[in-house]
Amino acid sequence: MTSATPTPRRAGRPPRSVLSRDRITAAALDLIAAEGYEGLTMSALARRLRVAPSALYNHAASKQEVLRWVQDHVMTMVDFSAFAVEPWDEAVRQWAWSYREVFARHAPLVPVIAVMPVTDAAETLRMYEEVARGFASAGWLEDRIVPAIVALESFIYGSALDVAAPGDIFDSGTLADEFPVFTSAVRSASEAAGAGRSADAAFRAGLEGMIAGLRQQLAAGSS
Amino acid sequence: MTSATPTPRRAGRPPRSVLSRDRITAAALDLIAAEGYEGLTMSALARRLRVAPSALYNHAASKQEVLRWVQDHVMTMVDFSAFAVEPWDEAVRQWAWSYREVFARHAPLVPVIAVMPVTDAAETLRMYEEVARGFASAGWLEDRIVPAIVALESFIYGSALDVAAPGDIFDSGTLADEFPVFTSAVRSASEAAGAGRSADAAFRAGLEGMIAGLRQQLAAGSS
DNA sequence: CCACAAAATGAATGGGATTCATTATTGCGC
DNA sequence: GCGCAATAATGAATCCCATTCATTTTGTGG
Repeated sequence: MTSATPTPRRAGRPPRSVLSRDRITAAALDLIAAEGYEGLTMSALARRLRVAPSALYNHAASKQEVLRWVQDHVMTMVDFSAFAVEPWDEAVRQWAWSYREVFARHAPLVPVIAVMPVTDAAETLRMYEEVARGFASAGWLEDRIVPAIVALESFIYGSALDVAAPGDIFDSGTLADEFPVFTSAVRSASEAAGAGRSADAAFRAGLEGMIAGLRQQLAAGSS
Repeated sequence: MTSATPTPRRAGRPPRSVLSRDRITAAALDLIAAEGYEGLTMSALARRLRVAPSALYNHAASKQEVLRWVQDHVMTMVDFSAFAVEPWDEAVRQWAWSYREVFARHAPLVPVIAVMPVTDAAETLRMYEEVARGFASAGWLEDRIVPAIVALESFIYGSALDVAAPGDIFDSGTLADEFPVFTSAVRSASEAAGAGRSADAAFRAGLEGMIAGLRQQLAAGSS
């Protein structure tokens, strides 16, 4: 019978490789799900993989690189299937909501993405390809596609951070009297939002605005 | 005559207080200007203030709190004066460009802001008050003002991160062949952008779209 | 079959934020 | 004026984290 607590691995290259990009990425995602991003340390990751921390550096050059792998994997959770079947407006709408939802749960990745070159982030590229295809089919001029996508993404990333914010972020506290117009607007908005996340109202307003505004640009460009 | 290298301060409370929120904030901004955000450590900050690192903790509960002070100060660099004199569209346009420009130079603050309650961030509240006032004058319904501002801000924050990104972020490298539509769109956009920052084209597209789209909502709401 | 690359261990290293015991000074309540 | 708590410094220590290095072992291409 096999021992319940297996003898610790001796130093030296193991017969069959223990680590790989995929296994590290999967373990990182597990860890994030269990402990959040504060819990994602190289030590904790190594522990979960039953490996010494230094072993990770035979596969990843840095923690940043691990984060990039995680980011690319998280991108697969974004649903962009609507671009194949829905009209442009509706496809953008569904994609954007899904995109924001996913990164709201992975807010700490947002600053990582912003700086991350897309090179060898295959899943991320897969999404961009499909989205760009959807824009082209809808009649967008080629040189306007990327700016439009980047604009939408910027809004989505900012909104994902917003979801992570505490609900009472606009509570002006003791200074309320000095800022009556804003204070009143905040109260009014939170009453209107009711039970729903107030971040949703802002996202809806901005997204519908941007879709409408971009559609105008589409029409203007193709005339 | 006074010594060129003053004798180091002895332990114990000094005759006149050396530190204060304002002095710490100013030193942090100096440090950031000189060394960037990587250089902003509690040790470096203390060194610049000629003080032991632990002294900082008599004034700030944490580095996060120092960052919040910096954030509130940086907000004073955003120009929102247009709301007092320009029509709504133009005021939003000028404010948004200024806002993005400022936070592009302070990108590491963006994730801080997102989580930061506005309570006792007086400068930040001052800006919100004026912006909300501008929206109200333009005829916005009270409960739509905050969502609209949040939507614009989300876009601005995302765009500020985008400015910090490397120019060749969309270089798909060896995978280019697999993603022809996107690759071609990237090339086309970068040619169209020419010398200007390509982030500017995206920001312009998104901002003009959002202004146009929000204006529609304004009209619909007030009918 | 051998040399070298790859992949593990375990023991540093260095740098960060933060805490704590200690000390000196101020400003208050009497 | 005096004593005493609060304030605001020092310097040493703590803990955590990412990363590096010497060492060991195993797989593999020539």
